[in-house]
Amino acid sequence: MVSNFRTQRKFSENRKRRMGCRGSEKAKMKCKKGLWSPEEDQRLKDYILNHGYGCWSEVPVKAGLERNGKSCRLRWINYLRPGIKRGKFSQEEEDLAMKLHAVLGNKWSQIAMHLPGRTDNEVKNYWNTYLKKKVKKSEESASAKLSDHNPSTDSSAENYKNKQENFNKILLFDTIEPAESSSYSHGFSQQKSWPKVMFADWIFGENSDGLLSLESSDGGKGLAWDSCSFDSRETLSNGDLRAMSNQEFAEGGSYVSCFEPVDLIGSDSFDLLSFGGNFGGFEMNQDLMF
DNA sequence: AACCGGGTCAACCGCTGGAAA
DNA sequence: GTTTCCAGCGGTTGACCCGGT
Repeated sequence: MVSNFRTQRKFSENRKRRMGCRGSEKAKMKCKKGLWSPEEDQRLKDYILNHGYGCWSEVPVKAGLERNGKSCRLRWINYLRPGIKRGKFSQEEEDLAMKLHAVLGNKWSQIAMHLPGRTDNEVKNYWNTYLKKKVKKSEESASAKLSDHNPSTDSSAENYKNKQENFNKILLFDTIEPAESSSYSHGFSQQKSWPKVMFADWIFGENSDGLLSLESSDGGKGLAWDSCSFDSRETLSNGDLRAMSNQEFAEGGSYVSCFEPVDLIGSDSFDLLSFGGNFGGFEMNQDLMF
């Protein structure tokens, strides 16, 4: 699923990054630890929005931060990245997190992928501080009930297993199957399906009219995708998406760092339609996460 | 007001796997 | 084949907060 996509994408992007990263001067600077100050946050945010993160170990040097790259990466991913949802989990998120945990176990990053705007760290913390207890409680009450029942007629263990299997099916296959002959399949043959959910911050900026548009946040540093815009209430039609897909993704902008389709399919244009086979049912409100 | 204990969550640590040198 | 470097992941820690006594 998404993890495959990420992994595959990662390889090529890392290759490029490492070429430029390896052997570079490593300033042996003192590394500050502990909480980030607002000034540090601003510096990191400004730097990444303007330059992308490239090689994380170079980010603190170039951004003028007394932190190590790992710390910068974590701060960006867990706190500064656009689209981060903060605050209490909704009932839906909570239910989903519990179901996912029942299936995936402590695979926080995978669980977080299904909870748009939530980070693995946040999911993990939420689980450890709240959901774990909730689940334990419900298990205790369930086992108490079970002891009152005839196990031959009502097997909770069996039900739980069935629920897990059903959920697995939903989790693994309720995604969009890629078109067989898609350009996407180039080099990614093991990729089975695609999630319907996309993050707005992967692809969208927002213009002054409140319309979502395909443009980079850094004023269009080489991202040639600024020619079509949508009202966020719209359902994207195939035509809209083809218009999007036909924009060529050039490198150099900050969004390339978040979502690097160039590496996915070589130098060809990024074809969303081919990804999904049928993106016409893509609901801006439901399937695009802000 | 002071102390204590539990809860929360941001950040660190250590490990793994992949790629380049 | 080995070493080095990197990103990413899950586990753990510790500072801070807050309610109870």
